[in-house]
Parts: sequence; structure tokens; C-alpha cells
Amino acid sequence: MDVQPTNSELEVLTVLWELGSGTAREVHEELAKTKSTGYTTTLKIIQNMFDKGFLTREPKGQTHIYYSAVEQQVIQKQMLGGFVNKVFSGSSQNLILQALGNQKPNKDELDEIRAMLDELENKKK
Amino acid sequence: MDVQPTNSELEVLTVLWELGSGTAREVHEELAKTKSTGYTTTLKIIQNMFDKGFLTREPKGQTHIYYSAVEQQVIQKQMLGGFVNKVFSGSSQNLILQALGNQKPNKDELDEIRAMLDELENKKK
DNA sequence: AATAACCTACGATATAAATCGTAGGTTTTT
DNA sequence: AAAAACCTACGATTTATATCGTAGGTTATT
Repeated sequence: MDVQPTNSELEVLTVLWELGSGTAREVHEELAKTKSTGYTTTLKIIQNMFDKGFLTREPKGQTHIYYSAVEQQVIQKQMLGGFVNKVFSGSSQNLILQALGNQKPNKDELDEIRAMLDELENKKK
Repeated sequence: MDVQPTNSELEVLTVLWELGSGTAREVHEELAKTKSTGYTTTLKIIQNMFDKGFLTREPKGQTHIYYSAVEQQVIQKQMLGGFVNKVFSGSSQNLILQALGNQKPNKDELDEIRAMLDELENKKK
């Protein structure tokens, strides 16, 4: 039923989406730039994720190379859905308006959103 | 440092934003519509929230009437910020585009967003 | 006035997540 | 070939959250 990654798991996924693949050590080094937990902590999380099916891996010498088994867009969509329900009582519309208000979009970004809106409208007809 | 409510706390806040105010019992009855935990569980959460400053209260006979001490918009903004950072690597733009893609906005909603975009653009000049 | 039905407060427990220490094995360096 | 430096695996601990049981008091009912 769509198990969602925990915060730490999401951090690992984000690194792997970025790098494409990596050993536990490599993922850890990347995470260590912004937080300071021990290597075995990262390893444990990665092992849990492998057991849960969030990651695949292939042996390489004595170690493993890990890959994300889930697509970033899919996870983002899933988590966004949950978030909208929890925080915006299910109203995507309110979330979007709020996000627009917070952000200071530049002209290009505004136009990108306008293009998206037009596309949605055309699809509808 | 902007302490964010936990999931259960957010549920309580959502009820109080809806009702305006309520006793622990009333909040519990409301929550009981969608989940089934004991009354003392809800009470405990409410007491924690009062201690943390999320709620205010006034005595009423032997009981208390509770009020949210925080505005819905403020909490939403806070939590949205955290969510964008965690899940969309800080890109509001990507979150907005993704949300638009998930949602099936109708014409009115599309126009509401367009109006918001125009407003943002004018403010910029 | 006794009992039932409510209330608050709060410690104890359960559950989930994150963190770490350590054991045991393989490479690499000296 | 001994030592240092890596690796994996996994149990134990810590921390945060959620949940509940129970004690002790007030109000309502019989």
C-alpha cells in the first residue's frame, strides 16, 4: 500500500537520484556534507531500504553498488499527495496558491507555469 | 526556532481551526470520526500542545475550552517550506508543476492561479 | 448520601525511527 | 606475515511520538 520512505530514507534516495548509483560509503560521504552521523548509521538505513525494496544492489568486490528502485517523480507524487491531505485538507489548489505566495518566481518561471496551465486546459477540451 | 507540530498535533489544530474552539472531549469526538484512539490519548496530545504553546485555553466549569494559538496559514507556510526542502530539494517551482500535474483543476481554478501569477508579475515591476 | 458519569493530570508502555558499537571478514599497506 | 584500513551485518540503545491505564476530583443522577 505505497510504503513511504522515512526522512532518512528520502535523503538516501535523493543522493542516489543525483549520483545515479553509489556504494554505502559514497552515499555516506555525500550525506556527511550536511549532517554528521556515523557511517554505520547510513549503512543501516541503506540496508533497511534494500530489505524494503527501495533499493537494488549489485556486488562489486567486497562491497555493493546501490541503485534506487523507485522513481523520483513517483515518490514525489506519493508524498505530495499525503502532504496535501495532512496539511491542506486535500486541497491541491490551496497548496499551489500558498506555494506561489511563498516563492518569488521570476518571469521565466511564471511563464512555465502559464504554459502548464494552458496545456491542462487544452487537454480538458 | 519554529517548532513544527507532529502529525497528531496537526490533526488537533485542524479540528480547532475548523471549529474555532472546543473542549478536549469535542476535539476527540471530531477526531473519532476518522480514527479510533482513546479519549485520554487525545487529551494527552492536547495537554502537550498547551505546554508547547500551540494552544491557549480558558477554564469553563471543571473543564477547559481550547483555542489554536497559531494561524493555519503560518503553519501551512512553515510546513510547506520544510516539505519543499525535503522532497523537492528546495524547488517550489517543481513542487508547483508537480501539483498541477496531479490535480485536475477546472476552469475556475486555472483562472484563479492565472490571476495569482499576474499579480505576482505586477508586484515585481 | 451513595453511585454513576464525567473531568484533569500524569506516569507507564508501545511503537517507529535513527543512531551507534562491535564482531567478523577481506583487502591493502608496511 | 603482521598491522592497518576497509568492508558487511546486526543487536542494542536512544529519541520522538503515540497510546493508554489509573488515580483523584467534580458534577449529575438515583
